[in-house]
Amino acid sequence: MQKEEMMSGFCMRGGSVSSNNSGTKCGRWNPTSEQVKLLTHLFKSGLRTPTTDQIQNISSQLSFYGKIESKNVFYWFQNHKARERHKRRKISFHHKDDDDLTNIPRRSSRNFAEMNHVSEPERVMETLQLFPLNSFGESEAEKLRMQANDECWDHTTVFSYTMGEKLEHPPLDLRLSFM
Amino acid sequence: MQKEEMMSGFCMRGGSVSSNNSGTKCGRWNPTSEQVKLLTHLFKSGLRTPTTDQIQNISSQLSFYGKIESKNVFYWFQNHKARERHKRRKISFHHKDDDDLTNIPRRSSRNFAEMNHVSEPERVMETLQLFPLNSFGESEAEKLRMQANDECWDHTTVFSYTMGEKLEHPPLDLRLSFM
DNA sequence: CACGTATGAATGAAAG
DNA sequence: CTTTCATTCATACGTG
Repeated sequence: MQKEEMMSGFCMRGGSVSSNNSGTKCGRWNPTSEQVKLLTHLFKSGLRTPTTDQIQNISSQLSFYGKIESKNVFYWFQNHKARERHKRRKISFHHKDDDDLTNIPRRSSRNFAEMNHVSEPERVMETLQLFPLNSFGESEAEKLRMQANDECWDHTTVFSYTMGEKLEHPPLDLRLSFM
Repeated sequence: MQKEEMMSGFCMRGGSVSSNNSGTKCGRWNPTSEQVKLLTHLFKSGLRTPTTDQIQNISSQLSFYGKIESKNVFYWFQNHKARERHKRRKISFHHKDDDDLTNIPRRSSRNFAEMNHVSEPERVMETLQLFPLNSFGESEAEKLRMQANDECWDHTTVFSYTMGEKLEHPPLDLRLSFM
């Protein structure tokens, strides 16, 4: 009953939707499995906070598989990273009744936001962040190192990865167009 | 369909596991009536967005009545709050018919945050979300105020509530263990 | 047993 | 970055 007026809002912008193969109603971006696959792949390879350039590039590449905007990529990484970390911290996900007291002496919780305590062990990632997307056209000697990936491509193929083996779509490389 | 879950480790569908409320149900959490009762009670008393500590504490307490994880509590509150609000949201003022589809001003900078985000005019007076809950162990002078509850306990009994009157189970207080 | 509804789970989008 | 809001997907469950 209370479900009828839910659509009374706006949503549906443009209404030009429904055309995507994903059958996305519209409103918010609904990534296709290919898009997710690629994004996940990038994430797993270490990319966590893509730069504006990277975002645009990725977005462009992903647009091949469906409608997408830069902000979608931006948000995706933010969310993915945040949730990954959240889980890692076992804050509120998985784990049944914890008797385990991994709880660090955190204060009253919720506001550990601004504590830049951690000396960010992710310096490693920093290197990877520039990865890319803006300098492999010529130098393929970048020493990007995977951190803990079950899948490590050879560095020479990093951005030449075509996903052809995972996607049924035509090869689409992530190589930057150049700049 | 368009949404394949990749990371959900335990989905286990197809199982007509018929909800044995004591756990071992791999599908989704199915709260027992006692759990729901307590959760609802907490909600009615003003708790909207429990902190991590609260979530864990509540989860631990609820585990007495059946299998439960922290994330279940987390989701419960998220959903309950959202749906409560959604129901109450129909009383907002009318909106124009034109759904502005204009978006994506597309700026090439990282500040997607400042993209044109609808300046949503309707923000129903949200209930207090900063319900104390983190300092009643010693200070019972917290100024928690119920806003519109049909049931308001005295603040001194807030977390000493045992539910003995509503549940047939042994008293179980939610008093935070302390921190 | 089909179907509508209630609600757990997930995640895109944003706010802080 | 962390946390919250909104929307959607998936499913348990009641009903006719």
